[in-house]
Amino acid sequence: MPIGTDVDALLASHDISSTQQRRQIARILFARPQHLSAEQVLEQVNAEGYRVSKATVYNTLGLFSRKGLIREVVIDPSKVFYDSNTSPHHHYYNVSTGTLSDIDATDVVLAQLPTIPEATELEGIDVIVRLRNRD
Amino acid sequence: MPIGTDVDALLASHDISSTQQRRQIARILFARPQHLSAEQVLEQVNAEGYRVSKATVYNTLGLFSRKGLIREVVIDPSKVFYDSNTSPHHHYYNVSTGTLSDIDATDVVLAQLPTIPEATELEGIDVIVRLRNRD
DNA sequence: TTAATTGCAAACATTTTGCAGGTTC
DNA sequence: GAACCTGCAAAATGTTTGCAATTAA
Repeated sequence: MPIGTDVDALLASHDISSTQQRRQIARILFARPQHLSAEQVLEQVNAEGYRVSKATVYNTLGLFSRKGLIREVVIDPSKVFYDSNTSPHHHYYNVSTGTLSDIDATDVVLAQLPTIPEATELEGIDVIVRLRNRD
Repeated sequence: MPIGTDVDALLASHDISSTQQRRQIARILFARPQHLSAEQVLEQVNAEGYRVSKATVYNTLGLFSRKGLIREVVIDPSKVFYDSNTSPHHHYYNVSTGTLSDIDATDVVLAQLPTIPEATELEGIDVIVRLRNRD
């Protein structure tokens, strides 16, 4: 099964031209649902024997995120995570372990939303539930 | 009116010993409701003619935040904002301008919360409403 | 006076940039 | 072949650290 085809279609559907490096990075991001930092993406690409430069990883993640292929999750200022799950959902963040995990959108119900200020429109709502390990 | 007295009481009530630099930084943070980055705090302190080193600003903001005097708000990966409003509330983040503003807690009602995973306890919930300027 | 705090400068980590060379359509 | 993309190394952030000097209680 030509995995490359899927990735190409995915990139094309988001108006991203296909290159070796982008395919490689996309393959890793979409291999399974996960939250990866730029550094982890770089590691995994290189672990598979391919080589993509650091700058390209950053550029590509930024591009994917602008194009809506992945979603940036900002939780810890020291690192941005990229989430290949772009469907509406929220996150648990375990502050003891630094682990990020998904919360299904249906498990969080916002009964009431604040008014949206003049001249702006809603881009999205992030709910982050911070947890601590009980000791 | 001896402003210093208020700040001293504030620090003391949070179990923080009072020093010139800490008073100076607290004065700025509590002058009005605002969201400042470490760099902005440093600028404002220096603008008032006092001098506090960069390291002390970072140390002090971290200390204040650990002691519950201020709250860390992580939204923009490039910098942490410190919010002198520690009462429960959420944030608007205007992605077009990078501006952060408060949403009163009563304007956001979480009707349903996800279950808290085994062996962990809730540390807090952040709701970030991302806005975009309408063009 | 004795422990805590500060300033400095250097170290770090992460991300961005400039530009020469390579790739894609 | 023209526009776009990539790699490298250097630069730009933002934050932390080690340690000697200063300040607080």
